[in-house]
Amino acid sequence: MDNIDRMLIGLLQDDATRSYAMLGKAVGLSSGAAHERVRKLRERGVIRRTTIDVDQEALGRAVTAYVLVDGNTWMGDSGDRLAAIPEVEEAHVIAGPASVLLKVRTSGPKELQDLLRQVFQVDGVTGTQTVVVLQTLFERTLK
Amino acid sequence: MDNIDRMLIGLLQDDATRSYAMLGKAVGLSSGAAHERVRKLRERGVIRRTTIDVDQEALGRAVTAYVLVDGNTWMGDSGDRLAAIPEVEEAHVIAGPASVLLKVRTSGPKELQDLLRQVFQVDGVTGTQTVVVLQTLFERTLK
DNA sequence: CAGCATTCTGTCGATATTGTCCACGACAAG
DNA sequence: CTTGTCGTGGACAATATCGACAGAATGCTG
Repeated sequence: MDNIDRMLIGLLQDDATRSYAMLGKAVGLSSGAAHERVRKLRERGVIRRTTIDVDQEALGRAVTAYVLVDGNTWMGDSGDRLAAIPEVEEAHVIAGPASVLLKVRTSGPKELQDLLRQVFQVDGVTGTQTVVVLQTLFERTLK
Repeated sequence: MDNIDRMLIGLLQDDATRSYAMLGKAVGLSSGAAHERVRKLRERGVIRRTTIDVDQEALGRAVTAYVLVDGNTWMGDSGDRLAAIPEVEEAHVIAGPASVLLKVRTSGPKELQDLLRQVFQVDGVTGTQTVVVLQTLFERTLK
């Protein structure tokens, strides 16, 4: 995990369609060596996968919200139940004003309400507090 | 934006290294037609870019936190100032208990404190409330 | 510390796969 | 009929992928 690996990761985060020849030139290695390093980064799980960044609004996901979930029991094991709700993008166990924090995306307020109804059906949930996003300033990948 | 486009997006979200030949077979089109559809999805901005999903902990980003930022002025224009802080992954203007919500990742508690100090230097910021993530249940891309 | 084996990391070139482009046909709408 | 959209299939260039080999780093042993 040296500096060259970090450069490669940065370059691929910007644009994963870059050729190994370009990557190699950018970091001062041959195409083969760059390929080998990236292969190992994948193998080690540092690079989880190659994916695309999609404009959610273009897919009809107009409303983004964060939901603070209160529970009367340990909720670290409710991951599967929450993952079963397709609109939930992230779920974290938190230290603070609630037990779990969700990031959700729905097509509208009505669907957000439906989603909250589903959250309440998860065992142990006693309440929710929803923070609606008015405008996203940016969402990016860290270098 | 028909069903085939949505299938293509789903397939590429799972694994953007798939060949156009495979994509075409999966949706019942030729390789050329699949290529053309994906090209147009990029052109229209539905697909923003091709990128890699990186294990942040492997890069030394051990602490994830959400920061609620209070301000005494309209903060919709502070995006650039917040984007200048490299540890800030997302910034949203919200309706609710604060003005702005940040998602941040740092290597440790000390660096989180340094980050909060930087947030306070942004014009109009009057206070922050930080929610630390104890465990991430999942972070995924929506279909 | 020298000598030696082992492992890791790199270069280079061959080859198969893939992306990319173009000419053409089918089809629906005006 | 004309026009525009969307598909097919094939040709070509670019690229990924793999193997053989060389050098540096590492670690063990006497």
